[in-house]
Amino acid sequence: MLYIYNTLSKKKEEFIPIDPPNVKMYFCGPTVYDFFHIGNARSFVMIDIIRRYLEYKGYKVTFAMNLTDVDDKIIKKANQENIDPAIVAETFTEAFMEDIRKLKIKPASLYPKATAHISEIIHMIKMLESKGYAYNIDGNVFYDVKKFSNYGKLSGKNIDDLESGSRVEINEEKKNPLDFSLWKKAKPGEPYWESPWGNGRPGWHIECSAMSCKHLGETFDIHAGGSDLIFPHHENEIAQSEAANGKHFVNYWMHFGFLNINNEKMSKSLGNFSTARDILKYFSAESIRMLFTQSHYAGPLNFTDELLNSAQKGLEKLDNLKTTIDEFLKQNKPGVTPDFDFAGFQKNFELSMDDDFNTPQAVAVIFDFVKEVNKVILSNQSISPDFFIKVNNFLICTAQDILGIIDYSETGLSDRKLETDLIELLINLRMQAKEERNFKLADQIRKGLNELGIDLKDSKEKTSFKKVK
RNA sequence: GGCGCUGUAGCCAAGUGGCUUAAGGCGAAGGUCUGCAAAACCUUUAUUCGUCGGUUCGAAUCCGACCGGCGCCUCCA
Repeated sequence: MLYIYNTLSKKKEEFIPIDPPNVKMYFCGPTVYDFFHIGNARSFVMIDIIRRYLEYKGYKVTFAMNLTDVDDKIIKKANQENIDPAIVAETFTEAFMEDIRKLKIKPASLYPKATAHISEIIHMIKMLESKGYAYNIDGNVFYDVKKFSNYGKLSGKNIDDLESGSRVEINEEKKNPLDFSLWKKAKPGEPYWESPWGNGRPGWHIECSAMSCKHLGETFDIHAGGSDLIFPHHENEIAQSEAANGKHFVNYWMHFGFLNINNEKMSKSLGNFSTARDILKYFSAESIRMLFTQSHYAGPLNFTDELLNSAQKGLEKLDNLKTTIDEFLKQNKPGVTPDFDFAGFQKNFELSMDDDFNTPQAVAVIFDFVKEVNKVILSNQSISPDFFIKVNNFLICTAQDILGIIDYSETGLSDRKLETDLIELLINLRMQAKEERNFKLADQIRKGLNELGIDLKDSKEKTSFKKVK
């Protein structure tokens, strides 16, 4: 049984899909006005792992991740650079796609864009208007939060507390400072669409309500996003969708903790960010994913290079085992099949993931597994290929297909014939030198290869090599 | 002011009443192996879970107070 912490109930709840085996899931994606930073990457990666695990469990997941492609920030950027806002959106949508691909994030089922759903958005606003939840002031349409009695149920806030807070902007036009824009009247030079209220564009919150309804239905299973979206964005989505459709909106709300720098939230406005694309220049996607996987998705994670290094270092254990196994499989020698509790490890991995996607614990299971396998290899003279295939299968299933912290599918050096042959030639020469006890030459070859990024490893009968970063 | 999260070894981080007199990763120390390395393996590295009280046969885990860190309430993953 899978348990998920639900922000709405503030409890871990058993996950029961509305229409098994189908699962409908929505994630509030980026506003495409800039490259995304490593903090954004954390939630993209974590929702990816959650999605992969649900698929592993046999669910058919429809995963929608929206792209906000019309918005104040995009317009601002376009004005600064004196280009069309649509070009800004297009450029950074492409950059987004490229970066998530590099992070080995599985593509979502669909990436709905706000600008492609203007008619659905207008339709929903009209419904809200006809039901008395919206009011129009001179082409600006607002949501009347006082009309929605459950306002605040997700964030645990109540309207009166919010009103007395000094930070809520006072806008003379609105009935209540908390009322938010559904439709924004176009200012000169801004992109606009025609609507019953005049030319304008959608507010930020309404797009998610309209698009999730269109693609996932009026009520769906999982809605996720960063913790900073709980209020007001997700609260407003609930208000819009439930008022318009008259139905319960979402069953499980999931929220991701922040990535901090020096214990402070990484954000564009604070300027304390590194883009994912920059970090990918120095670290592999696997290392980055490993770092994220090693802490729970809901908690904070203080980001440092040192931690990334330690994640990368940890992965070497998995890489080394892979190299060892490849060697054995290449030899294809018969041997005994040792007793090994594969099912037990699989079970523990699942139990960890079933407990609100406890990835740190799941990774611990993988490391325990690797340690046990290494022991078996050390204490047996000959082992059957069958055993190694099972080891590989476990790692491919858990570490690769679910967590994405290793990638066995990558074509490594061993697939490049000429290089491999040359390296093996050098290895043979070195073997000869070693036999003649010419260690000076042997070390010279090893050192030289190492400088080219090839690490040698001697064992009793032979020398193996692997490419390092 | 309101709401919420958080404090576990040198660093990161699970565990949230007995199966844990606290997983896993990094780092550090010693050992086995090796021509030397590397890798792997073994051993060591928190009698203790922010502090002080309380509940309980039993608490890191529940309750209370206090101290510290962070977030949201304004765009933000």
